[in-house]
Amino acid sequence: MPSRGRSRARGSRWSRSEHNRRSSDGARILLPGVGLNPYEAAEGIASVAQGRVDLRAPESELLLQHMASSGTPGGPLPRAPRRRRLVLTASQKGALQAFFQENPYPGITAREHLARELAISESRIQVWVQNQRTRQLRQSRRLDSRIPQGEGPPNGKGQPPGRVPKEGRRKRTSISASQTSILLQAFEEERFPGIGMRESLARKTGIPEARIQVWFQNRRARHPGQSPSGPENALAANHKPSPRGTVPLDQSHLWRVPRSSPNLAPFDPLASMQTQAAGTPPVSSVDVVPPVSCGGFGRLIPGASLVPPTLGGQGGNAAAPRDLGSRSCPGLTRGGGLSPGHADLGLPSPGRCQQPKEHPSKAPLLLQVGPRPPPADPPQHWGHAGPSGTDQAMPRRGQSSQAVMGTAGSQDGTGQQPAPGESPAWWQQPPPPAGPCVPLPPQHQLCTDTSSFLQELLSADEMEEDVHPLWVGPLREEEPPGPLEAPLSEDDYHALLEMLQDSLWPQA
DNA sequence: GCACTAACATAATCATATC
DNA sequence: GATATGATTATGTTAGTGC
Repeated sequence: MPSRGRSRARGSRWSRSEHNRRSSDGARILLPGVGLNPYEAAEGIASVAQGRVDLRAPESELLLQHMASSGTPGGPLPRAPRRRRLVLTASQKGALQAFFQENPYPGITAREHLARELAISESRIQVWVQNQRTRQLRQSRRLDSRIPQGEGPPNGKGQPPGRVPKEGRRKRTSISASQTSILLQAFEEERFPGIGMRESLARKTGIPEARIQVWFQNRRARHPGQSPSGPENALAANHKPSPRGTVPLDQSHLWRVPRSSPNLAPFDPLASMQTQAAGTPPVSSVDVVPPVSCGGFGRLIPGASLVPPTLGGQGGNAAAPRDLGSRSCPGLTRGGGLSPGHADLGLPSPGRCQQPKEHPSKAPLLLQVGPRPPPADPPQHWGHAGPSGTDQAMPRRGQSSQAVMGTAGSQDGTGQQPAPGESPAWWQQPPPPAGPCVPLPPQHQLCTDTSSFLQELLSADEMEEDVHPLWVGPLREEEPPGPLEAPLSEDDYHALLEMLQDSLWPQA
């Protein structure tokens, strides 16, 4: 039993009830008719404008209401909005499973490495790994309860219970006094900030959203209860400026701090995945595997689950199996493309892309669609990593991962690469025999080197004018975003959507 | 409706910067 | 060494997704 584990009685969490209460006790500043506080409204609108919001989502109605200034009465949100749930593709899950099997306690370097490769933000990797450990521990306890003389942990790595390997933590984030002041003000206003508020604070402070989340967690833990005397007094009472925090961070470089200690032997999670490529089960999906070596690539937008409308409905998963190793098979179909409101595709930031040759693993951006025969010889351990013996690695019926994956390039050009002569990793494996890929009109064939198809779209004059201002500047989760841009009006947004759709699917 | 699981919460603890 | 605080852990809950 892990030494740090503790058991809490179910329902003993006062904070949850507090959390639930706070939404209706007037503590939140609600815009008239819209259950969003100013942070959330502003962020939400910006998200809509940037295509980061799925307008099919219930919460989007609030935003649209606000954008339209309808004034329709709406109740407060029951609680702070969460980050949009990430929908992992089967291949991403497979890679994560392999990664986890290799090391259930990955350090920051390994997490960031995998984050780049899978185009998932590092914080999501961290959450996934945490959840995965929970699942495995839970299952191992179930097994132990059946088999009293149980054996070791199911991960097969023999992690001694209670001894957590420290593989290299994230470099401690230095938060300046001014940043702390902003956070404290926000904390006084809202102890449980939703994703919108956190991202807004990230913009204001230049601190990555995930760090802000941790800051709030620590703050709540160490400063329970509210100051009775209001934010200003509370600020004075609570805020003891950090002795080191006198120099504000250079926000433009904050996220570029070295990711790990240089003397840490980099764990290469990819090596653990070498066998995964062949074993990637066929799934129904279309992936963009944009291995663009681009500092600004992997522009991960939190919450962008990138679930497009399914062409032909649920049964229409005419299987677009793919694997992470695929770098070929051009094409794009509607079913595998964007859905309105899912426009984030990991746009390379203009002018920041590196030469592809600098990053051998970053092959050209490719889209693949169409079925592919399942691997002839899947690795033995494939698919058994599911902690509950479920289908972690195998797609469920009709499970269209439908994701648009971007492989982010190394931000600093130092991304670890497999040594020459290593056995081919999944990203190096030759493309499978050409499957029945769906041909696309030339303008939609996106297998150009460092270009994404959005880049192509955005090269159009009108797109340049209308869209470019919305996405210039990094917006990755771990990257402090710039100031909140002016939102689009609803009409403008819909016009933009139509433009995108027309560009992608003119025949529709 | 249910199972699964990402997101998020806490408490506890570790790690690190500063004095 | 003391202190403050960021990072990580186990554990439990909430809520979105898919069957």
